[in-house]
Amino acid sequence: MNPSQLSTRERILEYAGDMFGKKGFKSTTIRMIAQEAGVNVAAVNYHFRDKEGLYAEVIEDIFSKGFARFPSLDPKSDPAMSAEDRLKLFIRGTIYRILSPEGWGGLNGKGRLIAREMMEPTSAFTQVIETYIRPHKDRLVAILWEIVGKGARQEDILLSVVSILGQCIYYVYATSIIERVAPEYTPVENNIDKIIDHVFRFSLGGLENIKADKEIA
Amino acid sequence: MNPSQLSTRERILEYAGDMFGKKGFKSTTIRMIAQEAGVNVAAVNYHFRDKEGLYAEVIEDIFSKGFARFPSLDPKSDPAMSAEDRLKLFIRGTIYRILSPEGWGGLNGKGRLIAREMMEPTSAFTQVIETYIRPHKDRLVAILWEIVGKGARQEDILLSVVSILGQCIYYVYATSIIERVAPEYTPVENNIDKIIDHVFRFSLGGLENIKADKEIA
Amino acid sequence: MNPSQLSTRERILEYAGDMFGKKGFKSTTIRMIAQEAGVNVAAVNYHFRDKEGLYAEVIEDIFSKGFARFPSLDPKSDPAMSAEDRLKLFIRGTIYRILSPEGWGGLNGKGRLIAREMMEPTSAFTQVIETYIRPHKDRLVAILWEIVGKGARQEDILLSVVSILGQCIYYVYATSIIERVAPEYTPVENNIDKIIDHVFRFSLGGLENIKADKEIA
Amino acid sequence: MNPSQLSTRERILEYAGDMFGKKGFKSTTIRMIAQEAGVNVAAVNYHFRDKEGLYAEVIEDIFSKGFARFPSLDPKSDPAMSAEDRLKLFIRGTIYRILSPEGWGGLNGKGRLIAREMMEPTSAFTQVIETYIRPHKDRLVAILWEIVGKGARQEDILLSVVSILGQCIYYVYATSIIERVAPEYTPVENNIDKIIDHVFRFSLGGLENIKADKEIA
DNA sequence: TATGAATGAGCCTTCATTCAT
DNA sequence: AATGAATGAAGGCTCATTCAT
Repeated sequence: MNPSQLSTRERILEYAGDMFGKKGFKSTTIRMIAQEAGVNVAAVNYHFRDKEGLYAEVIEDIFSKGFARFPSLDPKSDPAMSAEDRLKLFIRGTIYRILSPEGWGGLNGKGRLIAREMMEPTSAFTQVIETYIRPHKDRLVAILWEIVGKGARQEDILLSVVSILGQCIYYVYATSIIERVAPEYTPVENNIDKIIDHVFRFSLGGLENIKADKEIA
Repeated sequence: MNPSQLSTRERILEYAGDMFGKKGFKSTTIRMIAQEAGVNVAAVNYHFRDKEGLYAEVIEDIFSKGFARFPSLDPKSDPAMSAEDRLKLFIRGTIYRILSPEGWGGLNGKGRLIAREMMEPTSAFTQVIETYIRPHKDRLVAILWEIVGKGARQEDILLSVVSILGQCIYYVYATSIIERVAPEYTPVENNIDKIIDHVFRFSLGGLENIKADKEIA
Repeated sequence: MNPSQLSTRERILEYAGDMFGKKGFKSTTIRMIAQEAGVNVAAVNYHFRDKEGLYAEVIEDIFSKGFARFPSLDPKSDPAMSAEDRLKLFIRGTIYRILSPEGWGGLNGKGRLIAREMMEPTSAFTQVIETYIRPHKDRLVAILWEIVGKGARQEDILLSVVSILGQCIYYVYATSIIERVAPEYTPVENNIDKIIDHVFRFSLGGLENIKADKEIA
Repeated sequence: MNPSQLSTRERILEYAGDMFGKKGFKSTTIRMIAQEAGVNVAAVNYHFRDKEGLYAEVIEDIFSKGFARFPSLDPKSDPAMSAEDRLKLFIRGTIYRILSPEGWGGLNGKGRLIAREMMEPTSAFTQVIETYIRPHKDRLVAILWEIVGKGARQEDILLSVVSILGQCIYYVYATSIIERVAPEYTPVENNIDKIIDHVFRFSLGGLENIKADKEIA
C-alpha cells in the first residue's frame, strides 16, 4: 500500500536478480543484496522468509516478465498466417526474450540466472517449467506439425524442437566462447536480427530435410 | 614418483572432478573431497596450492581426456572422404564426447562441469578454449566451407557453426527440461545414435538453405 | 476496559504461560506466543513493555491462582484439629497444588515454570517468595513446632521443613527420571493420593525420630 | 598427545561446564566459552562438532567425575555393615556429591546443570540415567529392602526412595529460597554434615513408620 | 488499541587456509 | 609427503524491539 514499503520489497527483488545472475545462488550473499538495496539484512528474511524464498521469487519474476514482454506466440500473429511465418515469429520472440536488453539480456543479464536454473534446477524451477516452458514448447510443436505435415513421426518433431531451441539458446550459453573465438560478433545483442534470420533459414532447411526423409521412408 | 604419492594426488583429482561436477565450485568443499578420497584436508592445499588450483587441474584433465578419446575429427576420416561424411563424423564425435558415459556423460557426469565453465568461465577455462575449443571450431569451419562452397559469406559460416554446435550441446543443457516435458527420451544417453542422425540431417538441410540463399543472392 | 482489549491481553498471558513452561524463558519467542494467541508481535511489547515484563506477570498469575485454589492451609482445617491432621492437610494441599491438573500439573504443566524459577529465580520470583512461599513455610513451621514440641531445636524444625517439602517437590523435579526407572508410577498424577499418604506417614515417622532424639539429648 | 592440544579441548570443556551451569544451554554462547578459554570459536566446533556435542560431553564429564569421587556406595562400606550404616553412607555420598565443592557444588556449581537436566533432559541425559542414576537407585532399593524387611510392599520401597532422594536434592533445588527465608543456613555447603545427620535420622524414622504400618496391615 | 514493516545485534556454523610436526 | 589442530573471516538466520500509522 505505502509506496516505501513496496519499494523495499521491490528493491530487494531487483538487486537480488542482478546479483544472483552475476554470481550464482551460492556466491550471492544476502548481505550484499541488502547493502546494494540499502536495507537491513533482516529485511530480506522478513519479506522472503529466507534466501531460497527470495531466489524463488526472483526466478518467477523474471519468467513472468520475460514471457509477458515477449510471448512465445507473438500476438501480432493470426491464424491465417502461414506456419512458416509463425515459426519466424516464434524464433524472433524467443531470441528477443533471451538475448535483448529489453528481455533477459543474455548471459550478462538475467539470462545467466535462467541458464543456471536449466542446468541445475531448484525447486523454484519445476513450477516455472510447467507454467511457462511446457506451453512454450507445445506451441512450437504445433507449428512444426503444420510445417512437416501430419504424416511426420512424433520423434522427428521433438528432435526438431530441440534443434531449433538449441540454436537460439546457444547464443546465450556460448557467449564467453564467442567472445574469444569470434569477437567480431560481440556483443551478441548487436546482431539479434541477423541471428534471427539465420536461425529461421537454417531451421526451415532442416525441417525441409526432415520432411523429405519422411516422404522417402 | 612414489606410487602412494601419485595415488593421493590422483585420487583427489578423481573425486574432485565428480564433486565439482555435481555441486559446482562454490558448493563443493575441500573437506568433502578429502573425505571421499580418504585423505586429510590439508593434503589438497599441499598438492594443489588452493581450491582454485585443484579446480584448474580438474578442468584441464577432463578436456584432455575427453578430446583424446573423442577427437573433433575422427581419425578414421580421411581426406578423400566427402565433406558431408566428415560433418557426420564431426557431429558424432562431438555428441559422443559430451553425452556418452565413455565421454563426459552429459549433465549427470563431468559434462555439467564443462557446461558451468562455459557459462561462467574461470581463468582455467580461457586456456582450455585456446587449446581445445578453437581448433575444434576451426575444423568445423573448414568442413562447412567445403559444403557451402567458397563463395559463402563468412558470417553464414560462423552462424552455422553455432547452429550445429547449439543443437548438440542443447541435449546437455536442457536435460532437466527434457526429463520433464519429454520423459520418453530420457536418459538421453540411450538415444545417442538417433540424436546424431537427426542433428546431421537437420544440419544438412539447414546448410542447403544457406547455400541456396547465397546462390540466389 | 473494552472486552477485546482484555481478551488480547489475557490471551497473550495464557499462551505465554504454556510456552514459557514448556520451553523456558530464553527458548520461548514472543513471535511464537503472538502467533498462538493470534495477535501481532508488537502487541506483546505494547501490553507488557517487554518480554521480561510479560514473564513477570505470568509468574505472578500462576502463583496467585495456584495458592488461591490450593491454599497452604486448607480452609476446612480448624484450630481444634490435631497438628498431625493439619500436617496431612498441608501436605495434601501442597501436593495437589503442584501436581494435580487442577493445580500446576507437575512438570508437564505450569509446574515446570515454577521449578525453573526456583532454580534460577528472576526478579519476578523474589516478590513471589515473600508473598506466597514464606507464609507457606511459616505455616508448616508452626505445625511442626506443635508436633515436635516446644522444646525442639529451631534447626531441627527448619531441616524438617526441607525434608517434608523436598519429598513433595521431588515428584515434580524427578518426573523424567521416574518415567524411565519406574514407569509403572507414571503419570505421577494418577497416584496423587497414594503419594500423599506415603509422604504423610514417612514424615510423621521422621518427626517422631527427631522428637525422640531431642528428648534423649 | 601434545599437552597443548589436550589443553585446548580440556580448557573448553572446563569453561563450558561453568558457563552452561551458570546460564543454561540456550543462554550460553560458544563465543563466550571460546573467549574465556582463550581459543577461537571454530575450535569448539572442531573438537565437539557443535554446541550440542559440547554440551553432551560436559554432562557426561560431570557425572563420571562426580560418581567416581563420591560413589553411590562408599567403598569403605563392607557387606558385614548393617543396612542402617550403609544407608547413612549412601546419604552421605549422595549429599557430598551434589552439594560439596569437591563434588558438584550445589546450585552455584555444576549442580545447576544437572538440576536443569533433570527437569528437561536432553538426549545426553537419557544415557546418563542408565549409566549412573539407575544403578544408584538400585543400590538404595537394596538397602531399603533390608531395613524394611522382605515383607514390605514394593510400592512402599519405591516411594521411600523418592522420599530419601527428595530430601537430599531439595537442598540443591531450593537454594535460592533457603537463601531468602533461612539465610542463617547459607551457604548450604557449610552445613553438610548437619544435613546428612538430619536426613539420616528423619529417613530412619520414616522407614520405621513404613515398617510398622506394614506389620499392622 | 493494535499492527505491519523494518532494524540492529548477536548467534551458530561452515570453510579455506595455515602451522607445527 | 602428509596430517591433525587451530584459526579468521564470513554467512544465513533469529529475535526482541521500535516506529509510523
